[in-house]
Amino acid sequence: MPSADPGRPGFLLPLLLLAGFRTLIDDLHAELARQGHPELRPLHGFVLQAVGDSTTASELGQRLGVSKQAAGKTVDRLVALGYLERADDPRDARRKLVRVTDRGRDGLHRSAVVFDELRQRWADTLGADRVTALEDDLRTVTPANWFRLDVPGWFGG
Amino acid sequence: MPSADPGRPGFLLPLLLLAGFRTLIDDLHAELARQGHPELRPLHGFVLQAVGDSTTASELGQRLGVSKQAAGKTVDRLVALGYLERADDPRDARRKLVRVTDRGRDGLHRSAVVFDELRQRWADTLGADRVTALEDDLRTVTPANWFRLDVPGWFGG
DNA sequence: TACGATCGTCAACGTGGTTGACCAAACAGT
DNA sequence: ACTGTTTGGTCAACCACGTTGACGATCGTA
Repeated sequence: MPSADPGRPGFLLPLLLLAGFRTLIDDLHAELARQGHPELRPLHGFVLQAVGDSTTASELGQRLGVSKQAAGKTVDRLVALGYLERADDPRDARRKLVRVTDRGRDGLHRSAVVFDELRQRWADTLGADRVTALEDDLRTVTPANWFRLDVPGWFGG
Repeated sequence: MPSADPGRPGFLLPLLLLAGFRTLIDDLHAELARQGHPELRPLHGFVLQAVGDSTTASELGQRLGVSKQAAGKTVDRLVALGYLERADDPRDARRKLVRVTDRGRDGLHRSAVVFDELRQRWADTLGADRVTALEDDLRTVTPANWFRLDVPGWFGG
């Protein structure tokens, strides 16, 4: 029987986690916009990360946990924005390889730097040990290697 | 200068926060589906919470940080699902009051119970002190009274 | 009374997701 | 080598959620 502390209702936990996630992502994209990437949306960074060296739309869909059609559409938009490019696979005429462009790599690299800065800011505020403890605790209560990016459809859907 | 620990890259922090949020919400809705509320989406619980005693679509939109039109559409869907109902305001013919139905209150109550159970499960795993510390730390680094529910459009949009 | 602000709704659109259908290319079995 | 199955990409239709713009109807006030 969960003895619910009235001062610590359970519904606050997800709210705080979401708020933490959102402030980090908002701060990241505010900074990215300043550094020449104003069109990058939160989703895009995850997709770029998931492309890695080179993929196909189907493979990307599997990694992201969405259909190949959805992945293909997202690739289309990132191609239009100049962050991804398509190329033919010389060894399989069916496959269309998806690669990160120089602009994409620039955004990816800047994201990594800003994320490090933001984590450092948390460490300055809370103490480095609290941040690592927070990470360790979250790792404990969440499934490992978790990577499902269908957030819009998942939340609303 | 943020001295980035290679073992603790900054981008893990948002991923872990999102994973924590998502596992809580997924567990909640798996349980709610078992308890007779399979159509409830993650968004819906937040909306029901935001309605409170009685509101209007415009007011709801302000609380949720979305346009009145978006709020109105969401209310339409929750009315169709039987979680909300509309009524005329006897004192203002422009306003259409939005109220939570009995079914809505049932879902809300069950959600609160399940969230308490989930928080207790985290406390059993991590220790009660770590959970409260996690909450306190997140409260410190996030803006207070934060409540913006335009997640699908925000993330993808 | 007349004017401006507010509420709800309609319409059009963008983004992200889904399924189903389809063709072309690759693969595997006889 | 030919045939049958699987796979990759795309098109089409649809749904959920968000946006802005426009427009009547109603309320409050000058």
